[in-house]
Amino acid sequence: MSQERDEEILRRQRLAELRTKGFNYSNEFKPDHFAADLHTQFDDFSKEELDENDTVVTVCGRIVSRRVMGKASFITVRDYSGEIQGYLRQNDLPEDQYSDFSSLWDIGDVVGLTGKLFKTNRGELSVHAEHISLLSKSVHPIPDSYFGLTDQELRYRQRYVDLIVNEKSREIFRIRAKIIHALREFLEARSFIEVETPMMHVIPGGATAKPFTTHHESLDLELYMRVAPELFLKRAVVGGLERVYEINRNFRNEGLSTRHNPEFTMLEFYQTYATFEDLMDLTEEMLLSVIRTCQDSAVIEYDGDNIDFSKKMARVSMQDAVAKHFGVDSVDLATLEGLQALADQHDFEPDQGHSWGFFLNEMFEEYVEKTLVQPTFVTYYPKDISPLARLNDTNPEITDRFELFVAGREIANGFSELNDPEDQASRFHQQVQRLERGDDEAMHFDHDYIQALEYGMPPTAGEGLGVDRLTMLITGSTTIRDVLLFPLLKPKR
RNA sequence: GGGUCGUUAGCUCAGUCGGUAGAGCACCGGCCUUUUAAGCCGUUGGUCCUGGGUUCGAGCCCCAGACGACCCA
Repeated sequence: MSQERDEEILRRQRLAELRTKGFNYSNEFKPDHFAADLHTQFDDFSKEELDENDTVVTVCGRIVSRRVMGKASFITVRDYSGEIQGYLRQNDLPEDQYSDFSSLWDIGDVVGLTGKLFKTNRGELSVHAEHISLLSKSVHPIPDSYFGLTDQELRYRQRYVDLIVNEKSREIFRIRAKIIHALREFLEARSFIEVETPMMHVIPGGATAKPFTTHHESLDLELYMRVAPELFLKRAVVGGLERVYEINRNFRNEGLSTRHNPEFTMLEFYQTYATFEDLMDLTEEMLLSVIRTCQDSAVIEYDGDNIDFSKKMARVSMQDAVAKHFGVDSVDLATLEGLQALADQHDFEPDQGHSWGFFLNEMFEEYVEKTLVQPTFVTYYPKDISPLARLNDTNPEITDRFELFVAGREIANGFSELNDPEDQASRFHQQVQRLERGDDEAMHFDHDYIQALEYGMPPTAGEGLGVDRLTMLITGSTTIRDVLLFPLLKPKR
């Protein structure tokens, strides 16, 4: 019999005995203070002041550690806000409560205690318990509080244990919530309204990505989990919701990596009478504002780099970025032949279609992307890889589009929207040709979307921003799994 | 998909040349009524990821697999 079983059996026996004494996972207990509030309110009081004050409080939380000294004990109780120490003294507790505590309660149990605030000889604010209650029992031992839980796999598979043990994990999810809240505040302040659009699509669209499929039983209908909300948000814009945004999940049927989870959270927003350049300005402001709500400095330390969000961010066309990287004249890269010559010099072979746009993009992704550590807007994406973006007025091979790169990673993607229904229809046709050639990431033809554009969409710019990747940056996480509460893992066999 | 590394007590980790499986913490018992990773004393606890193989003998060597981490595509 292993110790794990032994300890679990012991705890189950204790639970059984507690039940015979009337314990029933009561739902009646009400705390009147959070731990952190007690510290802010009373940490500055002296031992004597507290003794005179006679402040009685009730707190609840999980016992995370215990120091037993015979007929008196200290316990550390942790709630949502922080930790507070409880002092349990046999003489000061009602009949049996202390013996129940010392023989039937365990580290990990959820308890409530009422008592007077005081300071120990060492100056720690504590609750001198007059009454204690067991509220919920942990029949599993919780991992060592000093060393924590470092086993990555266990941390993700049993996130609840990770959260119980590791303050760093709890902090990441608090920051994540702050980021999302800050994004909403920023957009609401600029008259954007939040909407929700379908997660299940009859026609997948809005991004070049392989969708998940599912099935509606009673309609006997094949459905796709959305890869992006884009086409629905723009239908809303056509309808007159001139500034809309959605923060929600997208689903993409691709592999797992430190940067990819099959479901991930995107912010998408659309603003009429704005251009992609306006959105770059807005993005700079928005990111700075979000970061400032999470930390004082506008500089983020990430993976050994200091990334400054307070400066005007660089803007460079994709063609110029590639040219600059190789130290060649950008004009030489304006043709497929020019790109081919450069690629040949570096033994680079593209694996996608051999049009100028694909070729340029592949060279950019291969060589340049990872070098963009400081925030950089890469602009004027080729038409071929931008089927929903408006063509540039002077060069029909490129679009009025940008992506923002930080720490070598794509954070945001925005463009002036293609609102010409005839142009959009021809772009869809090109996508369908790719589908027919077996590219399962290509888009489908969406007739209803074309019809929506035919009603006239105001000139609009829109953007998508990866909330998980932004959270990774701000929390210094190098893997997306650290910023997702429950990342997808292969089931353990 | 390819490569590298990892998987040993509940947790964090050692484990020499292939020769009976180790530590700290936790747990259990004893002492202890203001402790701070409380302390002191004494115990207990193992599918060494799984399955094969080599060997008199495998945590260690070989093969296959699972899961994870990192790098690459």
